[in-house]
Amino acid sequence: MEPETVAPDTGLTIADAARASGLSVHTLRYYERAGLIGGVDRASSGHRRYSEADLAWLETICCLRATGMPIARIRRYAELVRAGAGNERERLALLEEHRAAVRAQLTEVQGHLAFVERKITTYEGILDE
Amino acid sequence: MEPETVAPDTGLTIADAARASGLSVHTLRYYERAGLIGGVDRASSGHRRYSEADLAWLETICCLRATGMPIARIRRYAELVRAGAGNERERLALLEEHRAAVRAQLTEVQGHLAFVERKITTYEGILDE
DNA sequence: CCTTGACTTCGAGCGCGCTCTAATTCCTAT
DNA sequence: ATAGGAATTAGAGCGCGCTCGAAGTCAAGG
Repeated sequence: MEPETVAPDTGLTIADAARASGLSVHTLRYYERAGLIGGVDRASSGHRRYSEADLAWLETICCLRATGMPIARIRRYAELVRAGAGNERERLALLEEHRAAVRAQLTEVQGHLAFVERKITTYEGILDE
Repeated sequence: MEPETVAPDTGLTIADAARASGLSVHTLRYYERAGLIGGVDRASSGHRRYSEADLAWLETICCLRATGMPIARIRRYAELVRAGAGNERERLALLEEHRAAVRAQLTEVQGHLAFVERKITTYEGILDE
C-alpha cells in the first residue's frame, strides 16, 4: 500500500489517520468504541475514511489526553460537540475546568522540576570536590 | 489514637507517615515491597517507625512519581542511594535524564494549555455574540 | 480478662488505557 | 482465479500503580 493513498472514496484510511495522528489503529478504533469519535465516513467496503475535520478532532482528543483528561470526560465533551449548537456554555465550563487543572499541574511540575534541579546541583557539588 | 503520637520507640507510625507524606498506608507498604524504601526502623512490636530522613526520602519519591518516573526507575535510584557513596555519577546521570524528561513534559503541557486556551477563547467569542 | 484498634504480612483484585488475537471480509495485482 | 495485504468486528489480555481483604499480633483501657 502506498503511503497517503488516495482512497477510492474520499478521505484517509485508518492507517493514514494513525500515521497522521500518532495514535495506533487499535487506539483509533478503541476511541471510537469509547465514544470519543463518532460519524467517521465509511467507504463502500465498510472501511473507515477520515476527513480533515476528523483529524482536527483527533488532535483535540490527543491534546486533552496528553494533559491528563480521562477518557470518560473526553467522551462527555465529545457528546456535547456531537449534540450540536446550544450547549456552548457547558463545553466552555468543561474546558475552563480543564484549563484550571492543567495550570495546577503545570505549577506542580515546575515545583518538582526545581526540586530535581536542586538535587542535581547537590550531586554536581559532591563530584566537583 | 492521638494524632502525631509520640511513639514508645522513636519515630512516626505508618499512619503518621501517611498523613505527613500524603500517601496512604497501603501505598507506603507497597513502596517498601517494591524496593523504593528500605531500612525503616521497627518498634519492639514490629511496627514501622519513620524517621525524619525517611520522610525526606518519601518526599523525593513523591516528587519523582508526580513527574511521571515509573516505579522501576525510582527503585533503581533507590538502590543507588542505598548502595552508598561511590555511585554519585550514576545518580546524577539518572536525575539529569529525568530533568530532561520533565522539561520536555513541561513544554508539551504548555503547548497543550495554549491549545485549550484558544478553544476557550473561541467559545467565549461565540457566546458573546 | 476481654475488647478495641492500630499495626503486621501475603496475596488477590481493580481501574485505566490501551493492545492484541481471531475469525472474516474486501480490494488489488498477477 | 487466486494470493497477499489491509481492513472489519467482538472480545480477551496486559501493564501499571495502586488498593483492598483476610487473618493474625500486640498494647492499652475498662
